[in-house]
Amino acid sequence: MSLALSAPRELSRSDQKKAAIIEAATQVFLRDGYGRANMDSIAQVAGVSKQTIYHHFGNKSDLFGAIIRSKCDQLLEPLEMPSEPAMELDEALASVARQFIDIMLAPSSLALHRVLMGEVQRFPELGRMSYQIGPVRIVATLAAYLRDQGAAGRLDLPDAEFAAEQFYAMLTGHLQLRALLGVDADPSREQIERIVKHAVDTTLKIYAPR
Amino acid sequence: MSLALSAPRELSRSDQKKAAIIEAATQVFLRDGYGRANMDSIAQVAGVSKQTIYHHFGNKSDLFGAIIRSKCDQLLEPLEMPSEPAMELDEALASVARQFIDIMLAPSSLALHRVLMGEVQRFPELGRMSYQIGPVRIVATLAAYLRDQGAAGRLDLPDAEFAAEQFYAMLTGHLQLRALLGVDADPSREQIERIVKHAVDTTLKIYAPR
DNA sequence: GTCTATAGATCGATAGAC
DNA sequence: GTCTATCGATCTATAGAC
Repeated sequence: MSLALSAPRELSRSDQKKAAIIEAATQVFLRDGYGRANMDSIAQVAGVSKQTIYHHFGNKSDLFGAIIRSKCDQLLEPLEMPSEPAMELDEALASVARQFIDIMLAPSSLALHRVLMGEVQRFPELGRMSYQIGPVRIVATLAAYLRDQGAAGRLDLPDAEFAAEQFYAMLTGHLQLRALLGVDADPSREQIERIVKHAVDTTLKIYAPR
Repeated sequence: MSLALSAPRELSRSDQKKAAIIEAATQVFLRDGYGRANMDSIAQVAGVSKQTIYHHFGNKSDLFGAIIRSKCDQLLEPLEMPSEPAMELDEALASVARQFIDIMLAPSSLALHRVLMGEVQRFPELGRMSYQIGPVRIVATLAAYLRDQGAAGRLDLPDAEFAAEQFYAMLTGHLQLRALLGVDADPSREQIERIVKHAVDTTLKIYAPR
C-alpha cells in the first residue's frame, strides 16, 4: 500500500543519516575545533555509529572538508543587492552594509573563521575556498552595484573593485577582529550604525561626481 | 677562581633552561597550534626533559599562556610615532601605516592570531589580552597623534579615537583576513602602497579643516 | 549499510632515581 | 633540578557480526 508512495518524496535512510552526520559534524567541529572534535561525539550527536561515518566520509579530514564546504555554501545564500532604482544611493549602501555586518558577526560565521584559521596550514585549500565563497563574492556583488551607479553618473569611480574592497574593509575592520578574539562579540546597534554611517559617508564623499 | 665571577653576568642554569623552554614552546605552539603541539616535541626542541618543563610551568595550558604573554610583549616593542614636527602630515601617516602593516603581516604575528583565534573559547583571557596589547595600543598611539594634529589646527576631528580605529580598519581590512586564511600571504609593495595611499588620502580629505 | 568491540597510536602527566 | 621510564586516558580507524 505505502510502497510506491515513499519513493520520490523522501530521502533514503542512508541519505538521511548522511545529512544527520553533516549537521552533527558541523556543530561539533565549529564548537570544538578540528583537533578537539572527536568522531565519537559526532556519531553520538548524529545518532549513528562511528563506522557509518567512516563509510560515508572515509576519514576525519575528509569529513571536515565536507562540512566546511556545506557551511560556506549555506552562509552566503541570502546575499542580495538592492535592485530597485527607487532606493537612494546612501540608503542602498547602508542596507548592504548592515547585511555584510550581520553575516560576518553571525555566530556560525565567526566559528567557521576561527576553526579555519587554526587549520590553514593543514588544509590550505579550505582557507582559499572560504575566501572565494565569502569576501570575494561579497566584494564582487558590491563592485557590480557601484559600477552601475558609476555608469549612471551618480559616482565617479576609477576602480569599482578597489572601492568595494575598501568599503568592506571599513565595515569589517575592528568589529570582526574583536569578535574573533572574543572581545565585545556583541556590539550594540548604535556602534554598528555609527560604523555603517561612516563607511557610507566616506565612500560617497570620496567618489562624489565632480 | 671562577666562582664569584659567574654570579651577576649570567643566568643560572635553571633560568637558561626556562628561557630555552619558552623559545621552543613558542616555536612549536605557533607552528602546530595548541591542540597538535605536544610536550615531547617542545622538550626535544628545547633540549630538556619533559619533567623539567612540568617543573617550571605546571601544565600545558599554563605553558601556553606564558608563551602567548611573552610573544605579545615582544611583537609590539618597536612601535613609534613620528614626533619630529618636520614631517608632513601625509608622510607621517603613511609611515605609521606602513609600520602597522608590517607588524600585522609578520609571520609570527599571523601565527599568533591564528593560534589564538582557534583557542578563544578555551582561553578567553588570552584573546582579550592580545587585543589590548596589540590593536588597542596601536589605535591609542595613533589617536594621540591625531589629537595633537587636531589641536594644532591641521585636522578637524570630532572623535580622534574613532578616526584612528577607522584608519586602522582601512589598512588591516582585506590584507589581514587574506593572510590569515592563507590567501595571498605576501602582497606586493605596490598593493600595500596603494592601500596606504588610499587610507591616508581618505583620512585627510574627511577630516580636512574647514 | 549499520552495528559493537577493539586494535594501534599518541599524548599529558607522574613516579622515582640521581 | 633534571633525568629516564611508564601509566592512564583519549582518539582515529578497522574488524567482523548481522
